[in-house]
Amino acid sequence: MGNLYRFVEPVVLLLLKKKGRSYGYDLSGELHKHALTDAEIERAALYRTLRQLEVNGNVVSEWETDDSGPARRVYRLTAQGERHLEEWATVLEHVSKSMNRFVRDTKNLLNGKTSRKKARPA
Amino acid sequence: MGNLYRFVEPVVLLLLKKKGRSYGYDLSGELHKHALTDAEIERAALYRTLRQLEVNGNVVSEWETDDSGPARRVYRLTAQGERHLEEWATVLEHVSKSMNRFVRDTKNLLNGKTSRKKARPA
DNA sequence: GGCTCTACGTGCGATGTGCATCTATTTCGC
DNA sequence: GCGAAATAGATGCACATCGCACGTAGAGCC
Repeated sequence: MGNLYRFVEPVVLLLLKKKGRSYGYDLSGELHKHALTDAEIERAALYRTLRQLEVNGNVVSEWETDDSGPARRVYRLTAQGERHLEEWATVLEHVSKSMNRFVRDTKNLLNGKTSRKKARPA
Repeated sequence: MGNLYRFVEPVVLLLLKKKGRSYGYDLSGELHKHALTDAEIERAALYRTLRQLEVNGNVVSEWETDDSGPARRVYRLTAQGERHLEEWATVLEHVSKSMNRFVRDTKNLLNGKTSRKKARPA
Protein backbone atom coordinates (compact mmCIF):
# COMPACT_ATOMS: atom_id res chain seq x y z
CA MET A 1 0.00 0.00 0.00
CA GLY A 2 2.85 2.36 0.69
CA ASN A 3 1.54 5.59 2.16
CA LEU A 4 -1.88 6.24 3.51
CA TYR A 5 -2.16 10.00 3.09
CA ARG A 6 -5.30 9.61 5.19
CA PHE A 7 -6.76 8.05 2.02
CA VAL A 8 -6.80 11.40 0.28
CA GLU A 9 -5.14 10.02 -2.81
CA PRO A 10 -7.72 7.41 -3.87
CA VAL A 11 -10.62 9.78 -3.26
CA VAL A 12 -8.97 12.43 -5.41
CA LEU A 13 -8.39 9.92 -8.19
CA LEU A 14 -12.01 8.80 -8.09
CA LEU A 15 -13.34 12.35 -8.14
CA LEU A 16 -11.14 13.27 -11.07
CA LYS A 17 -12.32 10.23 -12.97
CA LYS A 18 -15.90 11.15 -12.21
CA LYS A 19 -15.63 14.83 -13.11
CA GLY A 20 -13.20 14.50 -16.00
CA ARG A 21 -11.30 17.63 -15.02
CA SER A 22 -11.22 19.74 -11.89
CA TYR A 23 -9.01 21.84 -9.64
CA GLY A 24 -8.02 21.91 -6.00
CA TYR A 25 -10.43 24.43 -4.61
CA ASP A 26 -13.34 22.78 -6.38
CA LEU A 27 -12.38 19.28 -5.26
CA SER A 28 -12.03 20.41 -1.65
CA GLY A 29 -15.75 21.07 -1.51
CA GLU A 30 -16.68 17.57 -2.65
CA LEU A 31 -14.03 15.45 -1.01
CA HIS A 32 -15.98 14.84 2.17
CA LYS A 33 -18.83 13.22 0.20
CA HIS A 34 -16.53 10.42 -0.94
CA ALA A 35 -14.10 10.41 1.97
CA LEU A 36 -13.22 7.06 3.51
CA THR A 37 -12.99 8.35 7.06
CA ASP A 38 -14.88 11.15 8.73
CA ALA A 39 -11.63 12.98 9.50
CA GLU A 40 -11.64 16.34 7.79
CA ILE A 41 -9.38 16.56 4.79
CA GLU A 42 -7.04 19.52 5.05
CA ARG A 43 -6.70 21.78 2.07
CA ALA A 44 -2.92 21.58 2.48
CA ALA A 45 -3.06 17.80 2.23
CA LEU A 46 -5.20 18.04 -0.89
CA TYR A 47 -2.86 20.42 -2.71
CA ARG A 48 0.18 18.40 -1.76
CA THR A 49 -1.49 15.18 -2.85
CA LEU A 50 -2.35 16.65 -6.24
CA ARG A 51 1.24 17.77 -6.79
CA GLN A 52 2.53 14.39 -5.75
CA LEU A 53 0.13 12.65 -8.10
CA GLU A 54 1.47 14.80 -10.91
CA VAL A 55 5.10 14.09 -10.02
CA ASN A 56 4.29 10.40 -10.22
CA GLY A 57 2.54 10.75 -13.56
CA ASN A 58 -0.96 9.91 -12.43
CA VAL A 59 -2.42 13.29 -13.35
CA VAL A 60 -1.45 16.25 -15.51
CA SER A 61 -2.31 19.89 -14.89
CA GLU A 62 -2.59 23.12 -16.80
CA TRP A 63 -3.38 26.67 -15.79
CA GLU A 64 -6.78 27.99 -16.68
CA THR A 65 -7.13 31.76 -16.72
CA ASP A 66 -10.03 32.21 -19.13
CA ASP A 67 -12.86 32.18 -16.60
CA SER A 68 -13.58 34.68 -13.91
CA GLY A 69 -11.63 34.64 -10.67
CA PRO A 70 -8.00 33.76 -9.97
CA ALA A 71 -6.16 31.30 -12.18
CA ARG A 72 -6.88 27.64 -11.57
CA ARG A 73 -4.61 24.68 -11.91
CA VAL A 74 -6.86 22.20 -13.65
CA TYR A 75 -6.05 18.51 -13.34
CA ARG A 76 -7.07 15.42 -15.24
CA LEU A 77 -6.19 11.75 -14.97
CA THR A 78 -3.59 10.14 -17.19
CA ALA A 79 -3.90 6.55 -18.40
CA GLN A 80 -1.51 5.61 -15.63
CA GLY A 81 -3.70 7.45 -13.17
CA GLU A 82 -6.65 5.30 -14.19
CA ARG A 83 -4.64 2.18 -13.58
CA HIS A 84 -3.56 3.60 -10.25
CA LEU A 85 -7.19 4.17 -9.32
CA GLU A 86 -7.96 0.59 -10.27
CA GLU A 87 -5.11 -0.63 -8.06
CA TRP A 88 -6.45 1.41 -5.18
CA ALA A 89 -9.84 -0.22 -5.67
CA THR A 90 -8.24 -3.65 -5.49
CA VAL A 91 -6.27 -2.79 -2.36
CA LEU A 92 -9.20 -1.15 -0.61
CA GLU A 93 -11.49 -4.03 -1.47
CA HIS A 94 -9.05 -6.29 0.33
CA VAL A 95 -8.68 -3.96 3.30
CA SER A 96 -12.44 -3.57 3.53
CA LYS A 97 -12.84 -7.33 3.80
CA SER A 98 -10.14 -7.53 6.45
CA MET A 99 -11.89 -4.83 8.44
CA ASN A 100 -15.18 -6.67 8.17
CA ARG A 101 -13.55 -9.79 9.51
CA PHE A 102 -12.04 -7.75 12.33
CA VAL A 103 -15.43 -6.29 13.21
CA ARG A 104 -17.11 -9.70 13.17
CA ASP A 105 -14.40 -11.26 15.34
CA THR A 106 -14.48 -8.37 17.77
CA LYS A 107 -18.24 -8.41 18.17
CA ASN A 108 -18.23 -12.15 18.74
CA LEU A 109 -15.59 -11.85 21.41
CA LEU A 110 -17.16 -8.88 23.17
CA ASN A 111 -20.61 -10.49 23.22
CA GLY A 112 -19.16 -13.72 24.52
CA LYS A 113 -20.59 -15.70 21.64
CA THR A 114 -19.56 -19.21 20.74
CA SER A 115 -19.25 -20.19 17.12
CA ARG A 116 -22.93 -20.98 16.52
CA LYS A 117 -25.28 -18.32 15.27
CA LYS A 118 -28.26 -17.60 17.43
CA ALA A 119 -31.05 -15.08 17.67
CA ARG A 120 -30.40 -12.38 20.22
CA PRO A 121 -32.38 -12.85 23.41
CA ALA A 122 -34.77 -10.06 24.34
CA MET B 1 -10.01 8.19 14.62
CA GLY B 2 -6.92 10.06 15.66
CA ASN B 3 -3.85 8.13 14.63
CA LEU B 4 -3.67 5.20 12.34
CA TYR B 5 -0.49 3.44 13.51
CA ARG B 6 -0.88 1.37 10.36
CA PHE B 7 -3.85 -0.20 12.20
CA VAL B 8 -1.52 -1.91 14.63
CA GLU B 9 -3.46 -0.72 17.63
CA PRO B 10 -6.84 -2.33 16.95
CA VAL B 11 -5.28 -5.64 15.96
CA VAL B 12 -3.25 -5.70 19.18
CA LEU B 13 -6.37 -4.98 21.21
CA LEU B 14 -8.27 -7.77 19.49
CA LEU B 15 -5.47 -10.27 19.97
CA LEU B 16 -5.14 -9.40 23.65
CA LYS B 17 -8.88 -9.82 24.10
CA LYS B 18 -8.71 -13.16 22.36
CA LYS B 19 -5.70 -14.50 24.22
CA GLY B 20 -6.43 -12.95 27.61
CA ARG B 21 -2.80 -12.14 28.26
CA SER B 22 0.26 -12.03 26.06
CA TYR B 23 3.54 -10.24 25.41
CA GLY B 24 5.20 -8.44 22.52
CA TYR B 25 7.32 -11.16 21.04
CA ASP B 26 4.45 -13.62 21.14
CA LEU B 27 2.02 -11.16 19.57
CA SER B 28 4.45 -10.33 16.79
CA GLY B 29 4.14 -13.86 15.48
CA GLU B 30 0.36 -13.72 15.21
CA LEU B 31 -0.24 -10.15 14.16
CA HIS B 32 -0.14 -10.84 10.46
CA LYS B 33 -3.04 -13.29 10.72
CA HIS B 34 -5.37 -10.54 11.85
CA ALA B 35 -3.68 -7.59 10.16
CA LEU B 36 -5.87 -5.18 8.23
CA THR B 37 -3.35 -4.53 5.48
CA ASP B 38 -0.70 -6.78 4.01
CA ALA B 39 2.04 -4.35 5.03
CA GLU B 40 4.44 -6.01 7.42
CA ILE B 41 4.10 -4.86 10.99
CA GLU B 42 7.45 -3.79 12.41
CA ARG B 43 8.47 -5.09 15.80
CA ALA B 44 9.43 -1.56 16.78
CA ALA B 45 5.92 -0.36 15.94
CA LEU B 46 4.42 -3.16 18.00
CA TYR B 47 6.48 -2.46 21.11
CA ARG B 48 5.83 1.25 20.85
CA THR B 49 2.11 0.67 20.35
CA LEU B 50 1.95 -1.52 23.44
CA ARG B 51 3.68 1.13 25.55
CA GLN B 52 1.37 3.80 24.21
CA LEU B 53 -1.67 1.67 24.98
CA GLU B 54 -0.43 1.37 28.54
CA VAL B 55 0.21 5.10 28.90
CA ASN B 56 -3.39 5.67 27.80
CA GLY B 57 -4.75 3.12 30.24
CA ASN B 58 -6.00 0.59 27.70
CA VAL B 59 -3.68 -2.19 28.88
CA VAL B 60 -1.58 -2.96 31.94
CA SER B 61 1.66 -4.91 32.04
CA GLU B 62 3.76 -6.84 34.49
CA TRP B 63 7.10 -8.59 34.22
CA GLU B 64 7.05 -12.35 34.13
CA THR B 65 10.27 -14.09 34.99
CA ASP B 66 8.98 -17.45 36.22
CA ASP B 67 9.00 -19.32 32.94
CA SER B 68 11.93 -20.23 30.80
CA GLY B 69 13.61 -17.70 28.59
CA PRO B 70 14.23 -13.99 29.09
CA ALA B 71 11.80 -11.92 31.12
CA ARG B 72 8.57 -11.03 29.40
CA ARG B 73 6.41 -7.97 29.79
CA VAL B 74 2.97 -9.51 29.88
CA TYR B 75 0.00 -7.35 28.93
CA ARG B 76 -3.72 -7.63 29.43
CA LEU B 77 -6.67 -5.42 28.56
CA THR B 78 -8.24 -3.08 31.04
CA ALA B 79 -11.97 -2.36 31.07
CA GLN B 80 -11.15 0.84 29.25
CA GLY B 81 -9.18 -1.16 26.72
CA GLU B 82 -12.24 -3.27 25.98
CA ARG B 83 -14.28 -0.16 25.37
CA HIS B 84 -11.51 1.13 23.17
CA LEU B 85 -11.61 -2.08 21.14
CA GLU B 86 -15.35 -1.70 20.78
CA GLU B 87 -14.89 1.86 19.55
CA TRP B 88 -12.36 0.66 17.01
CA ALA B 89 -14.86 -1.89 15.76
CA THR B 90 -17.46 0.84 15.29
CA VAL B 91 -15.03 3.09 13.45
CA LEU B 92 -13.68 0.32 11.25
CA GLU B 93 -17.17 -0.91 10.41
CA HIS B 94 -17.90 2.56 9.12
CA VAL B 95 -14.64 2.81 7.21
CA SER B 96 -15.18 -0.62 5.72
CA LYS B 97 -18.55 0.46 4.34
CA SER B 98 -17.06 3.64 2.92
CA MET B 99 -14.37 1.61 1.21
CA ASN B 100 -16.95 -0.73 -0.24
CA ARG B 101 -18.84 2.22 -1.65
CA PHE B 102 -15.58 3.54 -3.07
CA VAL B 103 -14.84 0.21 -4.73
CA ARG B 104 -18.32 -0.04 -6.21
CA ASP B 105 -18.24 3.52 -7.54
CA THR B 106 -14.78 3.03 -8.99
CA LYS B 107 -15.63 -0.20 -10.76
CA ASN B 108 -18.78 1.29 -12.22
CA LEU B 109 -16.85 4.24 -13.56
CA LEU B 110 -13.96 2.23 -14.94
CA ASN B 111 -16.26 -0.24 -16.66
CA GLY B 112 -18.29 2.59 -18.11
CA LYS B 113 -21.50 1.32 -16.57
CA THR B 114 -24.70 3.30 -16.27
CA SER B 115 -26.77 3.05 -13.12
CA ARG B 116 -28.76 -0.05 -14.10
CA LYS B 117 -27.58 -3.45 -13.05
CA LYS B 118 -27.01 -5.93 -15.79
CA ALA B 119 -25.53 -9.36 -16.25
CA ARG B 120 -22.01 -9.39 -17.57
CA PRO B 121 -21.81 -10.30 -21.26
CA ALA B 122 -19.75 -13.37 -22.06
C1' DG C 1 -10.27 51.93 -1.95
C1' DG C 2 -11.20 48.33 1.13
C1' DC C 3 -13.65 43.87 2.07
C1' DT C 4 -14.71 39.31 0.81
C1' DC C 5 -14.40 35.31 -1.98
C1' DT C 6 -11.83 32.43 -4.90
C1' DA C 7 -7.54 30.04 -5.62
C1' DC C 8 -2.90 28.12 -4.83
C1' DG C 9 0.34 27.37 -2.22
C1' DT C 10 4.58 27.21 1.70
C1' DG C 11 6.87 27.10 6.58
C1' DC C 12 7.49 24.83 10.45
C1' DG C 13 7.10 22.38 14.66
C1' DA C 14 5.23 18.06 16.26
C1' DT C 15 4.48 13.45 15.49
C1' DG C 16 5.04 8.94 13.28
C1' DT C 17 7.80 5.37 10.65
C1' DG C 18 11.53 2.13 9.16
C1' DC C 19 15.76 0.47 9.69
C1' DA C 20 19.53 -0.62 12.26
C1' DT C 21 21.37 -1.55 16.47
C1' DC C 22 21.85 -2.71 21.49
C1' DT C 23 21.31 -5.48 25.79
C1' DA C 24 20.38 -9.62 28.26
C1' DT C 25 18.91 -14.41 29.13
C1' DT C 26 18.26 -19.01 27.89
C1' DT C 27 18.66 -23.03 25.07
C1' DC C 28 20.99 -25.97 21.70
C1' DG C 29 24.76 -28.16 19.22
C1' DC C 30 28.88 -30.31 19.72
C1' DG D 1 31.72 -25.85 28.87
C1' DC D 2 31.52 -22.70 25.08
C1' DG D 3 29.93 -20.35 21.16
C1' DA D 4 25.77 -19.72 18.25
C1' DA D 5 21.09 -19.05 17.88
C1' DA D 6 16.68 -18.03 19.66
C1' DT D 7 13.94 -15.39 22.80
C1' DA D 8 12.63 -10.92 24.55
C1' DG D 9 12.45 -5.95 25.01
C1' DA D 10 13.78 -1.67 23.65
C1' DT D 11 16.11 2.67 21.73
C1' DG D 12 18.54 6.08 18.18
C1' DC D 13 18.16 8.51 14.37
C1' DA D 14 17.21 10.07 9.84
C1' DC D 15 13.37 10.81 7.25
C1' DA D 16 8.41 11.32 5.95
C1' DT D 17 4.07 13.01 7.05
C1' DC D 18 0.56 16.04 9.30
C1' DG D 19 -1.89 19.98 11.01
C1' DC D 20 -2.03 24.56 11.68
C1' DA D 21 -0.94 28.99 10.50
C1' DC D 22 0.38 32.15 7.32
C1' DG D 23 1.38 34.28 2.66
C1' DT D 24 0.17 35.83 -2.13
C1' DA D 25 -2.85 37.37 -5.53
C1' DG D 26 -6.82 38.33 -8.70
C1' DA D 27 -11.97 39.40 -9.18
C1' DG D 28 -16.18 41.25 -7.72
C1' DC D 29 -18.85 44.28 -4.71
C1' DC D 30 -20.33 48.58 -2.82
